[in-house]
Amino acid sequence: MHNKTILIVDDEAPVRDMLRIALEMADYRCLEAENAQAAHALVIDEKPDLILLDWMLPDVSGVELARRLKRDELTAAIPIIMLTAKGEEDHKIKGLETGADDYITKPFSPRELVARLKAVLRRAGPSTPEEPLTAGGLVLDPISHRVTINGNPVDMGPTEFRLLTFFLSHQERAYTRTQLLDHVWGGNVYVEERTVDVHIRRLRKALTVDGHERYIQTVRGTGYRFSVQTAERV
Amino acid sequence: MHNKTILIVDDEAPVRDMLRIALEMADYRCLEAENAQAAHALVIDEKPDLILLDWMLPDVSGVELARRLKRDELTAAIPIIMLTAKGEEDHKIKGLETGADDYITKPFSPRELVARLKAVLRRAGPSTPEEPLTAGGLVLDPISHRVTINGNPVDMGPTEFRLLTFFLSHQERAYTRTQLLDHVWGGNVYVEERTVDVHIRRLRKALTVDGHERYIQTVRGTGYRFSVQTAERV
DNA sequence: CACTTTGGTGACAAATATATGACAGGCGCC
DNA sequence: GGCGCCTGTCATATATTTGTCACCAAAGTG
Repeated sequence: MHNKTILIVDDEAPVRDMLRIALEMADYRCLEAENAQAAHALVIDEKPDLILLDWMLPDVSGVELARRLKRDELTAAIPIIMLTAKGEEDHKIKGLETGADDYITKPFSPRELVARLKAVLRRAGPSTPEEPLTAGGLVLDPISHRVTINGNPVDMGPTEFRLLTFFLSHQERAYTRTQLLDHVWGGNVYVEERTVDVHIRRLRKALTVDGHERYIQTVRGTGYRFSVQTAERV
Repeated sequence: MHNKTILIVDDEAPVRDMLRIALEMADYRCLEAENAQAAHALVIDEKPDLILLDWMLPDVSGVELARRLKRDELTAAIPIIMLTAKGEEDHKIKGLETGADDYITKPFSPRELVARLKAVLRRAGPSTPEEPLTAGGLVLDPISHRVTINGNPVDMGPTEFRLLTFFLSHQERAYTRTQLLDHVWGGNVYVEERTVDVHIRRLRKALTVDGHERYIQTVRGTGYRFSVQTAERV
């Protein structure tokens, strides 16, 4: 896996340069945005692993951008570090309230920056959940990377595993194929929507016991939904 | 659902060709305009889903066109991607400020174009309401895309689902068939008015419990109204 | 009551959407 | 290289949905 990508959002070019140099020294990949709109576009397109966000931005304030990002399910998981100037410290609490995961007061040393950043990244950690995910008799243990139904091991390919993981953490919710591609395949891949169907089928096949599969429902005209079928008509 | 329509606005024919080819490969429908005026006309007539707009145009600059489109309520919702040449990068910020949703710097690869475009379209995507809509014992949950009456699942086709969604958010109000076609089917479709009757019937059938349906009333000479029948005459 | 309008229904064929089986390329592993 | 497992795409089979009709019932009209 390549290095983490950090998105720098600041309107002052010298600050961006400084940040970029510090981060690239520490082997991070950097993206830069000068304003909230560009930042938003980059977040969607590039899915950075972390966002360094200046409190003050010319257009929308950084706070507002943070709030927006945290509200959007697609981007909510990305940690945000706020940059606030000395005098703005009062705001830091508010900054945290908006969903930022940490704040750094300017001026700061590159070392401090990198340290904080590492800490936040570590905390956000590998997004693999530690607890087993379950639904009905189905259990997916992220640690051992195993799936069982009523204790019987089930096996499937990597993609199906990721798909199932996603579904288990988002049960009862209908997703379009596009959304599934975004979440399970990861943003900018160019893959046919129909491909989702195929993997759904593979997953269904894997989850079939006694010729029955009680987990994935087709939502016609929309996509799919994962939920344990409560009752079955006979 | 048919494919998205993209409007290409560029004064250089070779560029337009290149774009069109790339887009048609990716199965988008393309419209082309050579100048701002033609573009504006096409936007009104065809309601493209996205506009690819060159920064430099012979008559009005692309920026100006974007600004105009974003100012008009009818067209404001259409995402715009700006094409800027290498040297014009300084302008990109300005481009975003005018209301463009993204920018691409020439030269770019077809893959990048399509990826960006998809991202923008996705972002613009339909915003589903988050809260369940209810009426009497009827509950429609937009998230799970499910309908229940007193807890019992109800099932219906996509059109009926949309129709019900519309009714639930506009209860107690009579709509003509034409209005329903506009709102539920979406403007520019040519569909017989009587078709509404049929879907109303289908929806009624789906909402029938114990031979009774208490939600949709016929407003003779006008159309239909959704409202929970409070009492039932015996 | 005879006659005119307007809405309700069941049947259909065409259009769409989804399920499935097959297949070829990519990749890691002997 | 040969082999086996994954993957993304297709082409094909199935399943649903949809827009229209023709025809019947109900509600107005005079």
